[in-house]
Amino acid sequence: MEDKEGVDPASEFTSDSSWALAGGPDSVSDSVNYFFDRESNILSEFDWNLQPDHAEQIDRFDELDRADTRPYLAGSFSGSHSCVAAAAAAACGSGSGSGTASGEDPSEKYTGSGGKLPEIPSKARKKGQKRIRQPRFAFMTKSEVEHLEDGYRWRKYGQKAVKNSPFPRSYYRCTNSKCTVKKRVERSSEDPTIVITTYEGQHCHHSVGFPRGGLISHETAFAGRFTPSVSQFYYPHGEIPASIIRSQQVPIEIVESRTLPQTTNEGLLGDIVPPGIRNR
DNA sequence: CGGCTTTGACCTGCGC
DNA sequence: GCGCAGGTCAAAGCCG
Repeated sequence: MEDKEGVDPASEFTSDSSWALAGGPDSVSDSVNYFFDRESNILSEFDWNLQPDHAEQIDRFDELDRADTRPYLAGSFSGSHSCVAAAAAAACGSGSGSGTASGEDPSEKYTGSGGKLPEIPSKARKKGQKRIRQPRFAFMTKSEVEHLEDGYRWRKYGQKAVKNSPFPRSYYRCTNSKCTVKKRVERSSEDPTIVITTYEGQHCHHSVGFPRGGLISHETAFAGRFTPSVSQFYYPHGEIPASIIRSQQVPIEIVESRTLPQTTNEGLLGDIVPPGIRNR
């Protein structure tokens, strides 16, 4: 209840919420355009460079939407944290409001099963008011630990058992009082080594830096960076072929975590930074 | 003591 | 309308 008052500078992206599928089931190209035009913000937010010529491979977004599955795009994490897939979603919005929902497209169904409008406390929200989800951005990471370091501080506010999955889903919220970003973390029921992280919203502040690796800039806060050498396909939950997973040996530098506490990565894993980026 | 996690209850939307 | 499942709240407890 503490993050509701924040004014999100990115609220201009509000119009279409949820997954980057605003184009709707019948407009694959639109989805792609949407992805690269509007989502560039959230992508850049995480410093993910998607090349337009790879956009064609994102066609499956469309199917995923219809299948009510979360789209994932193969990413480029490697090392102990091998991001195997990721997805982009619409940009931020403390949108709330009703007007912005005009777009109300199929993607809206992702608001699906329950959940409250993030920025509008249930008590304050008018009854019957359509809830609009914040844009979400998900990726799958092959990791031993669930909570991956991304440069921001998170507070866990809930945990829920997920149907058909032995692993619970954890809910986190950015500790910055003005930031409404949330994220969900869960393990794939089909491959327990895969952690599915879903970001919702866009940070309105700079990262605080990796607690174990020194301060980092906002631009490098999120290590994930797509490179042309990495296959970029979307996969619904748990559908990532093992071959794809194994192939994610992209050149991501692993920063020694020797001096870092062992809590997060059990002392085994290093922080992942994009090539060329070191601790500063 | 403040910040965080845990956890049961509650709320909400969706499908049948 | 009802039941289910996801999402959130908030009190209680833990920890540094």
